[in-house]
Amino acid sequence: MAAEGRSERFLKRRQNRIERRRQEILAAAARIFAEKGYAATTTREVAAAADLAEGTLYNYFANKRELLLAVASEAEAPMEAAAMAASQIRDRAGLVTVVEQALDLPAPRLAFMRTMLAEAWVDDHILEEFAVIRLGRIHRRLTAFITERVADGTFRQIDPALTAQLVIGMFGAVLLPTLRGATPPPDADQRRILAESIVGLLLDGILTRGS
Amino acid sequence: MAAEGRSERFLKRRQNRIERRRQEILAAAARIFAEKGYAATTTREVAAAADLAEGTLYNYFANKRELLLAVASEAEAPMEAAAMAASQIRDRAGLVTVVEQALDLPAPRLAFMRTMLAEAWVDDHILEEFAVIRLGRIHRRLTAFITERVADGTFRQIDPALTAQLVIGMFGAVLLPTLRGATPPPDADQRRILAESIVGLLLDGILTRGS
Amino acid sequence: MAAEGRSERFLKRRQNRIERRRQEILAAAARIFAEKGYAATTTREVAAAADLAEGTLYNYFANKRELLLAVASEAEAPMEAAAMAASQIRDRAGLVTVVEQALDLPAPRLAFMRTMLAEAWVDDHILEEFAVIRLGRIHRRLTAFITERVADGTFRQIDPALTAQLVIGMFGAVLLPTLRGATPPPDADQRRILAESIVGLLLDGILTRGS
Amino acid sequence: MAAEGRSERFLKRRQNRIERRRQEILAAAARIFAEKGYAATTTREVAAAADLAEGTLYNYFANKRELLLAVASEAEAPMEAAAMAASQIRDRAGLVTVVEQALDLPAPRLAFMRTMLAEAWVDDHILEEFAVIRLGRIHRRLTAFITERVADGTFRQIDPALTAQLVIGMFGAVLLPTLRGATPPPDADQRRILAESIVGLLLDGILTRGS
DNA sequence: GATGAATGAGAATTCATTCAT
DNA sequence: TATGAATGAATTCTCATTCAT
Repeated sequence: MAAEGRSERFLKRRQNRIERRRQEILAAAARIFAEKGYAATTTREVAAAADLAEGTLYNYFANKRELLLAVASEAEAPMEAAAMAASQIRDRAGLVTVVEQALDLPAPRLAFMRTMLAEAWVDDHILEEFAVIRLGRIHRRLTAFITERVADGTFRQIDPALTAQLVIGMFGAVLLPTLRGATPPPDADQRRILAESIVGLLLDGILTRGS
Repeated sequence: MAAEGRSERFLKRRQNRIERRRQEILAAAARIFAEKGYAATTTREVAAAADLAEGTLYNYFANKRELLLAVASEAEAPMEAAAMAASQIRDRAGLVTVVEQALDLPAPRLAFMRTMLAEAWVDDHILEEFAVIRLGRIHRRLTAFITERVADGTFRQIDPALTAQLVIGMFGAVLLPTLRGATPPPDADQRRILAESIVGLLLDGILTRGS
Repeated sequence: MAAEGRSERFLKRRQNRIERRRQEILAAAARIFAEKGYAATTTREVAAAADLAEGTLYNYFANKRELLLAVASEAEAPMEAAAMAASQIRDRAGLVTVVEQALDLPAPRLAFMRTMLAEAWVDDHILEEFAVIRLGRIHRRLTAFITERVADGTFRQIDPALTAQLVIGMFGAVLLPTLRGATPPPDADQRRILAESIVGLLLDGILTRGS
Repeated sequence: MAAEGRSERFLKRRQNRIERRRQEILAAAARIFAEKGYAATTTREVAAAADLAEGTLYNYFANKRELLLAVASEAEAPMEAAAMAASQIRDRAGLVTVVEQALDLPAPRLAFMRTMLAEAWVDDHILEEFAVIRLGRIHRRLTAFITERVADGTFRQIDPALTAQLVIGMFGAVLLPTLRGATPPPDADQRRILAESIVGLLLDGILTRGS
């Protein structure tokens, strides 16, 4: 029984080591895929970045494509949590806070998301599996939220689905440069300013009141 | 001199023939690049699609990358013409018309744009040389337009550059699925509805007036 | 028309060159496959033996397996012509001559046959496609021949199919060492001696007459 | 001494265990080598078939090739025992019985023989070390037997060595399909029929007596 | 002895590019 | 100019073998 206990511990330790290794590989792969794109990345580069022999990759992933899929499935949609929280909001300040949070990209996931978006642009399966499903979830949340507000008279009579789509587009315009790696992620101050501008534009429009 | 005239004509005809061929190759390349991505496309496929021998490609383009750059440089941003026209607008109907035009994607150029965007996501040179320049032009136009309107009191005191960015994001949300090839381009009716919604949201916001 | 004539000639010449090349590759492949077996042979070796770059192989054969199949399909079964001729024979001398011919292995085809037999031993498709079909043809011929002779009283009441099988086995015992490359092909004298022994054994058995 | 006795017993038990394991591995290896050929078999497959970790194989065999050699050396030629018994025969019935026994392939050894033959076809060392030696032993026995019979007048004046070779060929024709795995081993009835046919053909030939 | 992750040389195959015709 | 066979470096993936546990 002591022996069993020991071998169990060994097994668990090994499992942990393997899982850690897997994550290292995924992180390395995401970084390089994000930089050069999936097709232009060689397994040799990934292995080197993960500090592994080439062959070792294949102990963890059946082939290059599986590696891509694993990377894609690790990418969490931004704004997701925020979209969840949205339905709780009533007042303007609460809305600003939620938008602000939605703009806080999880830094270590940037490469994963950049990879996923690049491939979704070209690979129907990844588009379906990840972009459509995840963005779809967010879109439905937003639409529901807007529909409620229209019902309770807070919002004008607008098309909720289209409005939700346009809102997502605004986020995109703000986040895309960061995802692309062109600009650093906005810091807390910038996020607040952006959030207030977005909320302002969204709620009030750009016309001078009374015009 | 007659002989010279003739050979000039011959030269010009040849030039035309060559130019036409070049365009055919570009169109074929754009189509395939758009479908599978640049890196995953083989010169053989491009040659086949352009109905050429592989070697012949190299009479028109020095190498595969030049072909990509040529494709990217032929990609016209949508909204470009529209942004140019923006400064002429005063009334709401005019704005709707301009937005409507901006949503009219030049169908034969779809593949060029899709390719350009895909590679700009991954290729710094293309990002700088093509995407940034084009979007930058649009962004500056929009910013200038908004600045004027703020100055003349039509628009509220908003940040013109950020607002321009958010507006571009709205267009993105609407046009991206089509660019990606996921949805067919909106027809005239859909464009009008979209334009009115966008303009409405943009000018009036979503809050019930007086709330 | 002169131009057409010329380009036709060019085309034909090119076709010839290609066909010749193909044959060279097949010969080289057969030689090496025969020596080391299909699975143990590398495409690099085949290319080197055919004096080609590795990639060039793939202009002629889609992959290594196609190369094997092509080699196998070039292998003619020995004894095939002889088996065809067998039905014409009546007298003993004629039979000896036919057996003699059947023992005359087409030297340049040795490597092809050795390859084919090795793979048929392990590869069901090749076994079916080549060994079973070809040997089957020979076996049926022999069976038919023996059946006739039994019918006309020349041969005893024996099982024609089994006898045909045993006859093929005798040929095998004589030819296999050569096919394997262990012994040089029998020369004309040896063939005659072998043929007479085989025919003698076959017709008369080994018992002293009257015993 | 008691302690020594005990450790001796332990040692012997361990030896037995190891030897048993070795045999299991050989059987598994033979099975897979026979199916797909040596070169196309991976050590991983062998390990899996023997229900072992890959690395454990190397505690029993220095490398893959040693495994093959061990498999080959375990291949018993059929007919071997029968050939030994041959010299005891005098009457026809005895001969039939011996031939019958020679046709009784040792089923669990089929894979070993199939592997050995396949590799002997391609591997000179295996051909020499195993096939030639085994078949040579049989061939010498048969030749000696025939020589005696010729000497005592039972058999006609025939070439004993060549006749022995042809007889081996007959066995080959009958046994090869089974070795290849194309047909199930002949059952007892079939063996008797085959044996009688072979002996009949061999002793009496196929000619009608007196023709 | 047993395990199986790690290794890296080497295999098949692809593909941008060249060049003789 | 047009062709497409030839090239060979580069790529993905496999697998015999080793070795720390």
